[in-house]
Amino acid sequence: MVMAEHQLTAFEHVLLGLVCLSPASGYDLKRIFAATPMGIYQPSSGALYPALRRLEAKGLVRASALNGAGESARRRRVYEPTEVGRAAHVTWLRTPIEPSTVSRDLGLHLMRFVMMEHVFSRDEVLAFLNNLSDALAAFTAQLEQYAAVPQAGDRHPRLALDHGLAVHRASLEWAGRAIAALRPAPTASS
Amino acid sequence: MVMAEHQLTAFEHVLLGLVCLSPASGYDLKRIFAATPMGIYQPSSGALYPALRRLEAKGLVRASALNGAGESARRRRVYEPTEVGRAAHVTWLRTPIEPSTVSRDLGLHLMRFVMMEHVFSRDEVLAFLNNLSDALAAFTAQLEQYAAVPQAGDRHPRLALDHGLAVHRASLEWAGRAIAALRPAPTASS
DNA sequence: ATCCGCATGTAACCCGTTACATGATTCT
DNA sequence: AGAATCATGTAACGGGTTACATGCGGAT
Repeated sequence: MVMAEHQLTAFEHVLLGLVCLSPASGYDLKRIFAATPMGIYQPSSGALYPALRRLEAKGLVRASALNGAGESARRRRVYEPTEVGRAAHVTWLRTPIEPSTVSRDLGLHLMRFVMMEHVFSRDEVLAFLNNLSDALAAFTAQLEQYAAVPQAGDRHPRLALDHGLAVHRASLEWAGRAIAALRPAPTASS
Repeated sequence: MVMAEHQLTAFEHVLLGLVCLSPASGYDLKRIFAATPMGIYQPSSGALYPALRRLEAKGLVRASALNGAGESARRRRVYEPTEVGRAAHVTWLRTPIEPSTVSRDLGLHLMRFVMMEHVFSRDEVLAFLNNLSDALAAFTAQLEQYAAVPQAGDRHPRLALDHGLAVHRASLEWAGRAIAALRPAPTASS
């Protein structure tokens, strides 16, 4: 089993995830990137369409019927996930978070969090958040190692380190709040 | 004036900056990346050495005398900035921060902050931090726009938005503390 | 004498950016 | 009819990753 050497890029994983949320054409995806807070990254046509073709070539998505009923007869390729594609997406969602990459890939992990909403059970989502929380704690602990070493006279490196600590602590606190918000409220009794 | 279309990559700018801090060989730079909190990114040989050669070809750095006095006669190319290189570096340090890229390039801006310590006057550093603070404020305001729109039943997108807000607010607060720390302490009188 | 760490480099591959090209459809 | 928008694509280019290659110097 574990057939193919899929090895998708982060961008391809995100596209696959969006298509899993709801079938979409390349142009639809462009608008999604433009309209949501993901807009910090605006994929170019030269990145988007080849990526979709690659996903199609790998059998993870297929171009469905070009349009709904009497809809505009415009030429457009609406992609939807295949069974294999859905499975690959879920596997991606389940990928554990390595503490060493928590800083670099934080945005990506947040996207996974968004995409897993209606795919995972509440327990699985909580497990993901706990994993994220642990990874953030490990990362901040590592930064504190650097901070523990007494610095030379230079102040800016120390301030930059403080920035990293502040930001990742904020992330960590958010994870705690998110866990609390998703956990079922305790009943009044007991 | 404004001679060349330098257009360096972020990575090249960082390398140039490190060489401006202190002359170094490619291997030295590798160790610097490995030993400091920059270690989240570990440049490969295939990225590092060609990048240094490009900087050299553009006349921004030069390979200085291979070794100091009786040092080991190992073959190593120690780079130091040229006048043009130093000027390009300072110009880079002065580049204003666009609010639209403050999130994507935050790490890069922090590196600039570290590298400008002994290059800029205190006032110039404070101007940079104020620029950063303004950009962060603009970015958080934009995120609040998204947050103001009432969401559908989905909770994860809202939580992810909260994460972005929490992180950038932490950044913003850090900027305020950094400004306070670098500003001369007010005298007791008046 | 050999092995490990230093030190630099190269080649294949992949992918994203930029810029351009091409039609088809809707708006005015 | 002409313009703007929708919608997809392609070619050149640049640079990063992986993996491999190469040699020298010091340690055992």
